[in-house]
Amino acid sequence: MTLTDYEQDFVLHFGEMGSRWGIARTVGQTYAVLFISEDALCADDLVEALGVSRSNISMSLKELQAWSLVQLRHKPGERRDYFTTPDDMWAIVRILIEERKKREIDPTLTKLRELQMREPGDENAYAHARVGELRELIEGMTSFYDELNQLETERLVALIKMGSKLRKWVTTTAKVLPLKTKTTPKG
Amino acid sequence: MTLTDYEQDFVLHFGEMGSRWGIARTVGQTYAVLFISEDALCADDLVEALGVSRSNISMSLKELQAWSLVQLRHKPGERRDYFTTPDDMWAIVRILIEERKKREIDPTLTKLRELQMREPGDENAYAHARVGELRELIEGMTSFYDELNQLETERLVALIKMGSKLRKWVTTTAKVLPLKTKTTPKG
DNA sequence: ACGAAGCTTCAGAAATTTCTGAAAATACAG
DNA sequence: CTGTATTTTCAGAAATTTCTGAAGCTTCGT
Repeated sequence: MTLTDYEQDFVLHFGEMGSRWGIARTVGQTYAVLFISEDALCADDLVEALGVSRSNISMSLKELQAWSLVQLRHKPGERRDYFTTPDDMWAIVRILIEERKKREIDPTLTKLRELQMREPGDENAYAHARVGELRELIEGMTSFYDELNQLETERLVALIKMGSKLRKWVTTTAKVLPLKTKTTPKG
Repeated sequence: MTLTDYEQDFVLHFGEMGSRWGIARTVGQTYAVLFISEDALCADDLVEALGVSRSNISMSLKELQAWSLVQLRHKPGERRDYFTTPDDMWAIVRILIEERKKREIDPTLTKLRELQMREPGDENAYAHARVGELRELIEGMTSFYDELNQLETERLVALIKMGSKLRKWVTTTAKVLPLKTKTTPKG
């Protein structure tokens, strides 16, 4: 398992981006290697390809499995575990978005709802209103996401490829605007 | 500048979520305080409210300004800088998405395109194909995002509120599917 | 039951990120 | 120009995250 220069380049990029994506470098690199690898690989292949410790690979694979981003395979007659990435890219996209939503949105939504339940005194009137606005916004966006997420991949791809048609449709369909412009004076 | 319990709760949550959102704790807290504060605040207000160092606040504000998430204000006769958050929530959402795209997507897209330009030897045939798939996917999604982003806020809100109408429209409109199912054997 | 192959765990080492305090820059009034 | 109010910078301290090596599992063949 030696990577070509081309592969190296790809893999190192994923490692560097890792921190921006909220994953550890090795996790990103591990995923990258599996992603561009035609065959399933075992842990030792990854150790060799990336030059990191066995335990690091073990933990990285565990994390990737928890995210459903890699799948465990078994080769007949082989004792070790082999790993691949799902080959359907759209499945990967769905997983990534779902996972980010779970970690980055849902806890906040829960907290906002909890705050909304409380009886705010006069002191908190403004804060309470702001929390309400934010909650509504996030709720709107997540239900839109849920809508899209219910589309089968075929139709989702069709929608995404649709380009300006969507804009035209919205423009003609959404004529009546239930528009509430809140003015919140500041400073 | 003492925060009420209600406000504290909100602010601390934003601080904790900070790490998941790829921002430092103080940056998250600083934003949160400004977000729920009716009036513009100065740096010292924030120091007092959060109990962190002045320099930390200075750096956090700088970062938030770089992201266009807070705005500088001046009070007449006052010498210090005062800060607020934009009160249009949708502006905030647009900024956040744009900024994340810039940091998390664009560099990867650039790298993928660069890799696509190279002449891959036989060794890299599979990797090259995978890179191509990924690039196409990301390009498709970013142009879809660009579409949505061109909508004025009114229409965007209308679209988001449209619920199942969108799904119906896609289902009827996108009958002819230019479907290419790639089978990539593994393992 | 024993040993070899392979996987996981975890304490602490290494690396990275965040935060502070002191010093330096900037802006302004008199 | 001098002194004061304010913001910025930055070296290193503190905190956090990531990674390693050693030890300990688990599984399987003999």
